Amino acid sequence: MTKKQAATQSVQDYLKRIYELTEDGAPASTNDLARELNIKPASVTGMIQKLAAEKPALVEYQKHQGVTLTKAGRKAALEVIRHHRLLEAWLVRTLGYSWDEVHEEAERLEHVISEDFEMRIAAAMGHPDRDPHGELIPTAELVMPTEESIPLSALRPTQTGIVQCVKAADTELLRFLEGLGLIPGAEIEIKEYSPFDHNLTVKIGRKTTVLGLNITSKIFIEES
Amino acid sequence: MTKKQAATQSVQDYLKRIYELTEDGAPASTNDLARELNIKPASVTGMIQKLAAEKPALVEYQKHQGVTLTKAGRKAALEVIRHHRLLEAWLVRTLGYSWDEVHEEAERLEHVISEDFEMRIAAAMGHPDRDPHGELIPTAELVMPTEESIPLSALRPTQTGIVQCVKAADTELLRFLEGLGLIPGAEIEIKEYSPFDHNLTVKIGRKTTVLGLNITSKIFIEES
DNA sequence: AAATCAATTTAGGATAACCTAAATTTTAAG
DNA sequence: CTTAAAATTTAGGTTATCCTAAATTGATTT
Ligand SMILES: [Mn+2]
Ligand SMILES: [Mn+2]
Ligand SMILES: [Mn+2]
Ligand SMILES: [Mn+2]
Repeated sequence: MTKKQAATQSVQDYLKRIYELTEDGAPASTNDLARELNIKPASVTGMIQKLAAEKPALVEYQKHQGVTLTKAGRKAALEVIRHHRLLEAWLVRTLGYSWDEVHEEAERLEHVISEDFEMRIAAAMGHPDRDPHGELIPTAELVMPTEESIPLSALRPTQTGIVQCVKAADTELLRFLEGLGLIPGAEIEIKEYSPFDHNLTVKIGRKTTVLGLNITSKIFIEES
Repeated sequence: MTKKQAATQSVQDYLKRIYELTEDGAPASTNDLARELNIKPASVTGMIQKLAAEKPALVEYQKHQGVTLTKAGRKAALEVIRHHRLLEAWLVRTLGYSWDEVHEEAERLEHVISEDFEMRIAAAMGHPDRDPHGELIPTAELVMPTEESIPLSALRPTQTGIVQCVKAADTELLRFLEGLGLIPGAEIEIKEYSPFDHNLTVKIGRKTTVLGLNITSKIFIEES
């Protein structure tokens, strides 16, 4: 019954990135992983081969075909993601971090907190289901809830909705969006759509702004 | 101006233990360190040699003579100790950890929190000067305040005082002491002293207990 | 199908931190 | 002072993660 020793910090980061890169269903490529992890592709290949060789395997891997997570790998990834998102929520709520500051801190803490700590902060916050960016928090049983909201880029004039989630990690972008009031909970209405450049004119609260696809594809909305 | 890259977790643990073992003024021996760190003596020798060779050196080391911290090493150790003790206080205050549970969690978190995090929790708690066990917290400038209290073992009948600090990490012992009410803030009075076994009969609140040297040497009192 | 470029893997190394077993040195006891 | 025991160091290895450079494979384009 020896509870499979916890993955190292490196392995946890690999699994987390693989999870994110494979959310679209397609395997993650060596190069993509290398870019996300800031590690050279050659090293990524090596690590992936190791993860695929573990028993039970954490990833599924075919040479030159990229990687996907196995069931075991996905559980491990969700554990880290739950830690990360709960930590972000907790740091914002109890220590006044802003949503563009929390990521880095959570990125390191996620690997060292105990399950006890995880439970305590979850309970202290009343078991939140989203982090400060609106990203869904996996349950304690390590199930990722299904995201119902749709990308802002999919909306068209006269549609209205509420911002649920902002999928961005970049500090600059987050500050910019906050300045626009484009944060979870914000009410928006589509005013115009420009089919050539995919720009949307969006009313956020009282302000109206034109947003490009690079932004509208990262904002997720619950239509109303 | 490249701010000397932060020490690894291992190095931080070595420095912290060396600090603790040399508080009495004498150098720390390889064996003592090995025992405290749960690392084989041979490995400790290797690490110590490396720390002594760094520029600037973190420890002073003479073969077979044990180690002491250099100024740089002491600063690094105090940084970790400050993290540890602030974290313990924070965990107890905000997440309801008991004083026998916090140590382990803080032992891992201490290595990964940012200076920003350190400042935030310190400020949130009103810059406490002691952790939940009553141990002094180094200042933000990394100066260790001087401990004014004296060991309970040095008191004699009719003397009274207030518990300031309990220098123990063992869960069992901490629970036992809490059961006795022997926690920081407790008022005590010495009733009897037995010169042969150094037992002290101590009145704690309303209860009276006989305590051996193994305990009385770990409890620190401010006489009153 | 051949050439070419990009993606990926293999080979060969490096570093950090450990470990075990075999010296060596120090200390403590006759 | 000589020795045995204890403490410490040295030697030789291992594992985990990365890296660079070279080789290979896959995809794209004529
Ligand atoms: Mn994040
Ligand atoms: Mn991380
Ligand atoms: Mn502690
Ligand atoms: Mn530690």
